[in-house]
Amino acid sequence: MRLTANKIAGLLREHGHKLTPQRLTVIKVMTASEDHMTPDELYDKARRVNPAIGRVTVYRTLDVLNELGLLCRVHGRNGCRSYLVRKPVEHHHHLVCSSCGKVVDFTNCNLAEMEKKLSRESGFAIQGHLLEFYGVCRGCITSGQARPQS
Amino acid sequence: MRLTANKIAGLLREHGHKLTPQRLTVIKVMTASEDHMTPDELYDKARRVNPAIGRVTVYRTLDVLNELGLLCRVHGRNGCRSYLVRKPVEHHHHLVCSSCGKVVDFTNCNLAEMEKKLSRESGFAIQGHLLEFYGVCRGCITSGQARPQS
DNA sequence: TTTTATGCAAACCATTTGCATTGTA
DNA sequence: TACAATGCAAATGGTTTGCATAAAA
Repeated sequence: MRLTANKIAGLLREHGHKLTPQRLTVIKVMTASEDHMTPDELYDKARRVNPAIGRVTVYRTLDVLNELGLLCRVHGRNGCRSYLVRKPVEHHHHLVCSSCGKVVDFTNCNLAEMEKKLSRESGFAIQGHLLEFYGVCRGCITSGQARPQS
Repeated sequence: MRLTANKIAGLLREHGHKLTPQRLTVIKVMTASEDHMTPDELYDKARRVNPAIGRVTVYRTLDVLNELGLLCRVHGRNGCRSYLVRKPVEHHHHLVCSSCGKVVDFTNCNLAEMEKKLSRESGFAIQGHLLEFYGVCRGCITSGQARPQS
C-alpha cells in the first residue's frame, strides 16, 4: 500500500505547505521509484525531469516530507551514509544486500516479547526500534559478484 | 567481558601495527570509558591525557581498531551521525535513550527464527543484523526532562 | 635503517544558511 | 498582496589526504 503523488501533494497542502512544481517533481520521482535513494541521486533524477530544480530545494523538500513522516532511512553497513528516501506508512524493516545495495522490505517482525523484557530489565520506556538484516541477495549470489557496498 | 588496553595493544602488534603513545592513549581512553563517543569526543578526552595528539591520529586509530573489529556504532534516531566507539567482542545490541543519548547494551536477541524465515522467503544469504531499541531511560523519566537527542 | 605513524594544512563532501528574488495561495 | 519557497553562493562540520618529519621495530 503505497502513497500516490497526489495523495502526498494533498498532505502537503493540508499541513499548510505550498505545492510548487519543484516539490511536485521530487514527489513524483520518489513515488515512481522502487529503490531507496540518496539525496544526491534524488536530485539527479529530479533534474532530469525538471532541470530548473536546485539541490537545496531537494534537501528542503526532504525535510518537509520527513516532517510528515513519509520517509525512512537505510542504515547501510559500511558507514551509514544517510541512505534514505521512500514512502513507508506502515511499520516495516529492511533487508539490505551487502553487494549491490538492494533493499527489500519486510513487515512481520515480532519483537514485542523482547521489548517487554528489555523494558522490565532496563527501566526504559521503549518507543520504537530499528531492525535491519544484511546479506547477499539472490541475484548477487548467482552472478557470483562480491562488490562490497552498503 | 571487556578487552583491556593491554590486550588491544597486543592485538595491534600481532597485526603488524606499531604501538605509539598516541594510539595507546586512544586505546586507554576507550577502554576506560563506559560510554560511546563520537570521534570528536574521543579526541577531546585523549587530548586531556596526552595533549600532543592530533585529531587526524584519532581518526586513523579508529580505522585500525575498526579493521580489527573492535568498534561498534550506534545508529541514533535523528540522523545517524556516525555515533560510534566501544569494545564489543561479543554479539550485542543497543538500547538508546532518545533524551540523554545514554546507551545500554543487551545481548540476548533471538532472531534466528525470523532470519531463517526471511532467508527462505527472500532468497538472501543473511549475514547479520542490526537491532536497536529507542526509548527514554529511567533517569530521564523521573527527572521529567525531554531533551530530544539521539 | 626501514617502514609506518604523526601532524599540519589543505582538500573534500554532504548538508545548511543568508539573502535577494520568485511564485503560490 | 503576503508569506512561503527557490536558488545561488558562501558557510559549515565532519572526515580524508598530501607531504615532510618523527619515531617504532
